[in-house]
Amino acid sequence: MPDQPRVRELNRSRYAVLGALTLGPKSGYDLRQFFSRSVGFFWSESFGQIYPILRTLSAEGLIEAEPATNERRRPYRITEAGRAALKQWLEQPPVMEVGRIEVLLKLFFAGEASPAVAFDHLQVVRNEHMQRLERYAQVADRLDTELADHAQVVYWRLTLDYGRRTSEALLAWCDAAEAALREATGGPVLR
Amino acid sequence: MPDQPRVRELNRSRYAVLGALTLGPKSGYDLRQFFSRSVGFFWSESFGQIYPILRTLSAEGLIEAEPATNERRRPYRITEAGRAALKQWLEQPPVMEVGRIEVLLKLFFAGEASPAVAFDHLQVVRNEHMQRLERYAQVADRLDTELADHAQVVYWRLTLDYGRRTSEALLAWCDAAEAALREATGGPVLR
DNA sequence: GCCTGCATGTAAACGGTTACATGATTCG
DNA sequence: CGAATCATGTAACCGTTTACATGCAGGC
Repeated sequence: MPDQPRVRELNRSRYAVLGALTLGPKSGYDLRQFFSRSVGFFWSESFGQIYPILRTLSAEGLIEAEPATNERRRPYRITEAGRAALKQWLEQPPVMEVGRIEVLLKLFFAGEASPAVAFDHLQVVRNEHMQRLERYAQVADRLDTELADHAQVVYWRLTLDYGRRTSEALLAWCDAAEAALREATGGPVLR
Repeated sequence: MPDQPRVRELNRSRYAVLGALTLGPKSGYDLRQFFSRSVGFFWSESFGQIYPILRTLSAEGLIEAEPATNERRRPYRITEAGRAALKQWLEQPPVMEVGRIEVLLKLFFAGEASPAVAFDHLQVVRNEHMQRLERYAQVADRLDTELADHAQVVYWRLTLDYGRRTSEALLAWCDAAEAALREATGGPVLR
């Protein structure tokens, strides 16, 4: 039996890069900005990943360097083979991993600390999601105006809505959680 | 300036183990079960982490091996120093990292695949969260009955509610997303 | 006595971030 | 000219999962 052909093939970062390049040629720097700006709320990549990936994808013929420009950035463009590889990955069912949520770990054991600690942590969550909702609103604006005619905008709105709905649900959760804690610890906490 | 004292100190797995041991002595095997059963929906640890951590925590005096029993499991108990270390960690503000959500990455670029792919992925999400809601309901039952008198139950309910609310929000999102896709791709998709 | 499952443990591989190195360009 | 910033790139480190190794207990 010859060499058991690795079943793995996770490498999601490779496909994240390929996907980003379907929106037009990008340099490593451009990619970093794309990941921190456009899809930052559900995906991120660091330089330490991006540049090596660009090199290997290029070696595999899935992307290729743009003809030299006089700019400092050196952009890559996705090839037909790259599009095919991306498409094949997109078609695989998504892996639904359970993320680690540090704040829940701290709340689960919050009885070991003083009661005010739980309230503080809830406040952090509230602030975080209020900020996220602000950003989502800004992005929604752009989707409705300058990007409204783009063929893929339906999908982008969809991912944005995922973020919006979870943040709203978690703000409601903060309210309920604080109420429950006030109930349990007796009266509002003064600090 | 002498030797810049490492600011890091993440090591959340250590504190997850310490926290678990506040609920009573546990062996490595017990811990694994605790992580996959009780807090599995927001935290997990593998054997590869647990056993080395038990060794180092023990060496640091934060936990200690239980006096020998004739059982096969070798449980550890948290020490006072361990409780203090845990408390100190619990009091630090939680790190609100943005998790990577693979299914959103696939949906964001779903325009590169055929339209039916997005519907399939949404179905996976729906199934996942329906299952989670079932599990949450079971756990809620136990919290209201056999565990109802435990001092920390208020915190446990709180974390459970986090899961329940997000799953409900995401089921609603699935509905909305499918409606939007039917709209955009014209009529329901038959497959 | 042998097989299956329980329980502990370790090594290797992996994916990712962080920190650092380097040069080029722009601006005061 | 010097400083700050842009852009590419690499090396080290870290946390985590996976796979494997080992031994013991209980049941056929």
